Amino acid sequence: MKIPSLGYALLGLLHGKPSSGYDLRKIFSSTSMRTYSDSPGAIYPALKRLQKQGLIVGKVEEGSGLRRRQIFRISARGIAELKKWITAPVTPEDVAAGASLVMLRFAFSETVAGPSATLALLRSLEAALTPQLAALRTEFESLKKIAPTSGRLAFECGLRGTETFLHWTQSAITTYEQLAAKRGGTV
Amino acid sequence: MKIPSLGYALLGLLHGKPSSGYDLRKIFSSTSMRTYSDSPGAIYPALKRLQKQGLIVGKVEEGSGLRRRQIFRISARGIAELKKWITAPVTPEDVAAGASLVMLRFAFSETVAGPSATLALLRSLEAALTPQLAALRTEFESLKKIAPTSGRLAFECGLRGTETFLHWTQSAITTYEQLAAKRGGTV
DNA sequence: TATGACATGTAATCTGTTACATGATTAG
DNA sequence: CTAATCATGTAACAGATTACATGTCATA
Repeated sequence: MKIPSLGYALLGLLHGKPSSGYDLRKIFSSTSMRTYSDSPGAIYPALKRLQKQGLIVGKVEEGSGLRRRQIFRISARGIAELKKWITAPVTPEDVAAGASLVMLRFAFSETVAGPSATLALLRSLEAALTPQLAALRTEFESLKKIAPTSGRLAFECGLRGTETFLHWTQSAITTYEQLAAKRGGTV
Repeated sequence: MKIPSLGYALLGLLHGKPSSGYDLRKIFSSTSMRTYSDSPGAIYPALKRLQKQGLIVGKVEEGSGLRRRQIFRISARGIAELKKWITAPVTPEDVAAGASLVMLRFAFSETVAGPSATLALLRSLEAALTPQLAALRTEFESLKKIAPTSGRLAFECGLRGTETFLHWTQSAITTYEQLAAKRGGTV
């Protein structure tokens, strides 16, 4: 069972709230999830695929007149698939591909898999990010001598972005550890 | 004439140095340009398309035995197309789509279009990035109250990344302004 | 002489983009 | 009544992924 990133985005949103295709399109076009296409040609076929895979269930609303409006909700299998995706360890490939997919997993992790799974995800991310950053620094050292100014600066941009990402990860870990301590303390 | 991002990456690399498909694949797989696929199923068809569009020219090497090895070099039209792409103003959509495409343009800008075009690109980037960051901050303020911890932190990650990107842009502008002053001073 | 790196390509499949099409409901 | 918005979809096309296929050259 292979699911493209749009599929996971839809599953995560439907886990939060059952919605129609139109609702989901509005979320993509109006919020910071603009990275995902809001075109009907992407979303409706994607929903159809997820339904065929048994990960979501659609039900046509009947109450409000003749207006056909189909509300989708996530199924038990869909939740299981989503949880599996979120709790998988973060690989070097994941971080090399950029932050966005990992952040999508993280954004859903607390409500789908709970705070302890979220903390595990963050620790896995830190473990993947640390050697990546070291490798980038090494590559930068050897590049510094030969590349033109713009090439060197472009690399530095990626380097700074990765540093920021790692710092964010560490501060998020601290946040979740404090939350865990508080929960532990009140038991 | 529409060219996908892989096409521009290939054009930029060929502008730097005439290369075979295999050479280009090695660059993608071994350097920090891993974001682009190194699969033959992507690169060879892309090269064929660029050649059909008259943007690159391929010539089969004859010197070294029977080993067929085709070297591609960029054509005058290809250089014009590349320059047009690099020097176009940075739109809000460009920055919303993420840093990678803009950075690809920047990485090639100095050798393809010269230092003054590079500085113009950076200023255009700063102009697009500044309102985008303000919009993200506004959205964050309204999100802070309602979202769960993980959703809030995920948004904050994007925010910090954009801040870092803007800071980098400003420091790069300074670098190029100093270069320009030095060149101007020695004339 | 067999293995692995060099070098190029094709075919099936999947997904997303673009553009179009349909019809219901609401506001002016 | 008509225009805009709500709501859903389809069809043609482009591009990437994956897997396969082919053959050369160097070296152990």
